[in-house]
Amino acid sequence: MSTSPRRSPGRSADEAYQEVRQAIHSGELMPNERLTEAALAERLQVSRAVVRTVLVRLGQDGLVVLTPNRGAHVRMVTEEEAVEILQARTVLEALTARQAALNATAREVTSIRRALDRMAEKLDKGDLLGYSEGNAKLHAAIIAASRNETVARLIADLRAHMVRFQFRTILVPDRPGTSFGEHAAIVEAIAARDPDAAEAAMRDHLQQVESTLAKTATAIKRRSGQPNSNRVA
Amino acid sequence: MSTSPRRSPGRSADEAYQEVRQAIHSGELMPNERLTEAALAERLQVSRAVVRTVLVRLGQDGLVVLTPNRGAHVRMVTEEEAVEILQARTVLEALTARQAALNATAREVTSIRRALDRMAEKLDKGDLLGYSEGNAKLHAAIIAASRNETVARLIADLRAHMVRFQFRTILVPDRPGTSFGEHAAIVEAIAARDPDAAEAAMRDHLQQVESTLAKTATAIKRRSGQPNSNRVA
DNA sequence: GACGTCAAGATTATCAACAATAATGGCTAC
DNA sequence: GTAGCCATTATTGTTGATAATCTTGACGTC
Repeated sequence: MSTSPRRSPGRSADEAYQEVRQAIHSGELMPNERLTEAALAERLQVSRAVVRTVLVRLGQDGLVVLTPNRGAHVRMVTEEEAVEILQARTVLEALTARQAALNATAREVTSIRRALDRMAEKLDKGDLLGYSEGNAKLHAAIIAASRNETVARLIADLRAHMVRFQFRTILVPDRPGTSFGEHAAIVEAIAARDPDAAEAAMRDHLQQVESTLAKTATAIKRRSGQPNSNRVA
Repeated sequence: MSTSPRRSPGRSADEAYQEVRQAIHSGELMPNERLTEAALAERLQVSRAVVRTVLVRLGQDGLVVLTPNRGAHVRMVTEEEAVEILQARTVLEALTARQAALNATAREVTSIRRALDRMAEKLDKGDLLGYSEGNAKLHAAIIAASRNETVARLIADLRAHMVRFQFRTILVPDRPGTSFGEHAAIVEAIAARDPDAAEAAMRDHLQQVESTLAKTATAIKRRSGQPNSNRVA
C-alpha cells in the first residue's frame, strides 16, 4: 500500500509512460495502432493531461508518431529502417566490446563468462527462447562492463525500436549454433583484454545478424508480395 | 503574412520548441540555468501549456532535466560525458564515411570535394570560425551521402549535447592544420570508393579530436581547480 | 452512379482557474 | 548570534471547460 489507496491503481505520470512503453515493446500495442487520448486515459486510469505528456514523450523518442490535430499512432518501423538501426547498433556495440576489454573488472569478466555458459545450456536443451534471453543478458553484461553510460543509453533506445524483429533472426535454421560461436569469440577476446579482437568479434557477430535479417526480409517480401504483413511466420 | 496576424509573434508549439533548442545551442540559455514556465511563456509569447510540452520534449532528448515539483534547468554535460559522446560519434561517423564511400553519387562526391576546398580557403585566410563552419558542412555532406537517416539522426542528437565544447578543439595551436590533413584523407578515400579507408580515416580524425578534447579538459582542470567554470578561455 | 457539399459527431488543442508543493525571509527562543 | 519554526510568496501540477479541427455519413446535383 505504498501507492495512493484511493480509486483504482491510478498510476503516476512516469509509471504511465513506462506502462505504454512496455505495451509497445510486448506487442500489446501493435504498429500503426491508433492511440486516442480518451481510450488511453481509461486504460491507464489517469487524466487526459498525463496521457498527453506520455504521448509527447513517446513521440520524442520515436516510438509513436504524433500528427497535429489527428492524434497518435504506434510507429511502424520498416525493414529498411531496421537494417539501419542494426548497422548503428553494430558499431556502437563493437565500441562497448572494445571498452569492456579495456575496463572490465575481474568480477565483470566472470559474470560475462557465466552468461555465455547459460547460453550454452539453453542451446543444448533446444530452448530457443531461453537462448534469446541469455543472448540479451550477455550483451547487457558487456555493455555494463564498458562503463559508457552514453553509449548504453543509445543502444537501449535503438533496441526499443527493433521489437518487431527481435525473434526473426533466431528462428532461421542453424543460426543459433553459429551465433553461439560468435559470442564465444567476443567473450574470449574480452577476457584476453584484447580490445581490437573484441571489437572485431562483436562487429562480425552483428553483421551476421544484419545479413540474416536482410535475407529473411527479402524472403518474406518475395513470399507475400504485399509489404504489409507484420506477423511472424 | 503567412503566420497568424493577430497579437505579437505568437509562435506555434513546434516553433517554440525549436526556438528553445536553438537558444540552448547558441548558449543564450546556459547550462544549469533555471527555466521557469512563466518566464519562458513570456519570452516565447505562448501559453504555459505549450511551454510545458516544450520542456517535456527537451527533457526527453536530454537537453534539460526536469525535477518533479521543482521545475526544469538546462542540462550541464560534464567533460567525461563529452568524451563518451565523442566516442559514440566517432564510430557512428566512421560508419557514415564507409557508407558514403559505397553510396555517394558522383554529384555528392563533387559537393564533398567542394566543401573540403572551402575549408582550405578559410584555413589559408586564418579564418578559424569559417573553418569550423566548413568543417561542419563537410561532415554534413558526408552524412547525407551515406543515405542512412537513422544514423544521421543519432549524430545530430549527439551533436546537440556538445555545444559547450564545440570550439574548444579548434582553438588549440596547430590543430586546424593537422585537422585539414585528416579531412583530406577522408575525402580522398570516399572519392576512391574505398569504404575501409574512409572508415579508418574518419575514425582517426575523430579520435584526434577526442584526445585533444581530453587534453584540454585536464589542462583546464589543472589550471582552475574548480570543475565548475564553463567559460571558454 | 459518382462527385461534391454540408451537417453531426468525435477527437485533439488551448486556456484559465484552482490545488499542491517547494523556496524564501522574518521572527522567536535559546 | 544562531538555529529552528512559521507564514508568505513563487512555482509547478491538475482539472475541467471551451475552442478548433478532423472524420463520417447523408443528401442533393450532375
